[in-house]
Amino acid sequence: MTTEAITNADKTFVQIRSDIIAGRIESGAKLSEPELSTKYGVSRAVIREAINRLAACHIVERKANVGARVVALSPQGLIQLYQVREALEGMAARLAAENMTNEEIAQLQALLVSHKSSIAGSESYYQEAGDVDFHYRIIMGSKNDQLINVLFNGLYHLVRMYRVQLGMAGPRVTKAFDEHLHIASAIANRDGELAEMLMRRHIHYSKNTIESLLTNELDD
Amino acid sequence: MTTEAITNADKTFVQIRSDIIAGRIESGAKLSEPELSTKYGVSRAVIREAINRLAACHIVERKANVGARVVALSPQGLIQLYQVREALEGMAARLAAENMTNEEIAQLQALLVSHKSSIAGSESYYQEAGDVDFHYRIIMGSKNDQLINVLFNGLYHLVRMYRVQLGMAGPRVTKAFDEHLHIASAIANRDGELAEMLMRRHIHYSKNTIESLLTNELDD
DNA sequence: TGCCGATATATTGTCGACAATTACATCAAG
DNA sequence: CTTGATGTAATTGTCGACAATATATCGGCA
Repeated sequence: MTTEAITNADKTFVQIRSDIIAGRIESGAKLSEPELSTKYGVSRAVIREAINRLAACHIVERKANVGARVVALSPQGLIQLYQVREALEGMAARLAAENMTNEEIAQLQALLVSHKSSIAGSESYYQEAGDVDFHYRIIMGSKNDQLINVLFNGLYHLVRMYRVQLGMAGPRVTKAFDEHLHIASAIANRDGELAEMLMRRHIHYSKNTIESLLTNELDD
Repeated sequence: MTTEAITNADKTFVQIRSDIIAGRIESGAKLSEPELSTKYGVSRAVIREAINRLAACHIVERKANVGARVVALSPQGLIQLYQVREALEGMAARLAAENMTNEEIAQLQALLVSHKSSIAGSESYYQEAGDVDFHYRIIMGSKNDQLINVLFNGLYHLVRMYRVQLGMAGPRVTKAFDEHLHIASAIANRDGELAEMLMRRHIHYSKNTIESLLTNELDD
């Protein structure tokens, strides 16, 4: 998915997005165009273009004649994100069971085999790349362009931002892996209904885990 | 919802979007910045800003150093849109049953009463404004910001564009109205599960109607 | 005649400056 | 001391010009 940034605005967009997701630009902060212009060493037009794309991803919000602010993170906002993911990725799993080619399914299962060995070794690998890779392939396998656009150009970076900044790096490793296995199996059997249900539960469990993490955190 | 356009780029964005949806700028056409600049009587910077927002809505697609084109309409694309709507608005109906206030529910039912009389009189009213208004209230009633954003800033204008240009103005009037009644009733009973199922079927029926319309059209 | 490369043209990307609007600070009145 | 108005400063919106890239045209060569 290496969306290579051709133009200057592209690079700046990716850079600012990365800074926001990592928390180097904190949630709720104002994005001053002159300031960013000097900071990243590009013109204001480039900054504006980048901010526009960030707004398109719902990572920042713009108000006319006022400026752009990074979206405010709230536990409730993360819950809402996961609700939408549940509906959308559930559908993606069902469509993937119907539309993926046999070859793509074989590759999906091969991916899981490689994850299994990764888990046995250093567990850290699986968390980030592996998880998104699995979900990525299923979403692409749905062959529904609208769905793909909404999830990748919209929700996924927001999810990452929440997870990084609210500090929920990696629970549920082996359990999540088992769930991945079952989903892939349902897809291989072309059982869309089951695939959807399993995917919805998979994300629902993640949501519950996060919810309990958040409430525990509030108790501290 | 009347997002009044304050800045110049806002107005131009709304204007171009309207021209695209109505088909005055035809699907697949290239959006030349100098050309639009003279056509709408504004600077190129304003046009670029407008095009960026159109891209954010997925109404146009931009390629670096090449330009923007209006998305190509395909029957299959419309089907994909309705699939996503089914998942998303189904969820919205469930959340609305949980989260709408009693007052909002009363207003929703009042809206349907007024629609009933409108149908008896001139049927034309119901098609556009009435339908979107009903769905609009339910989506807002979900109280899920992510969902609201995706549907309104993303999918709804695309749906309108498809419906206008593929010429499916108004079938299913009275039947759709009955379905609306049942959905509202389920929401009033706080039965989220039923509301979701009814909404999904409601949109699914619309999709099927459109599908058969399209295939018949191909047979001509 | 058909294909390939070089030039020319047009379009997009980027820049700095100006205009319009908003936010802030200062000061006066209650 | 709080509140309101006013003027200044800073930020965003808009513009026209220049640079970089892609497309089209034309000529040369197999």
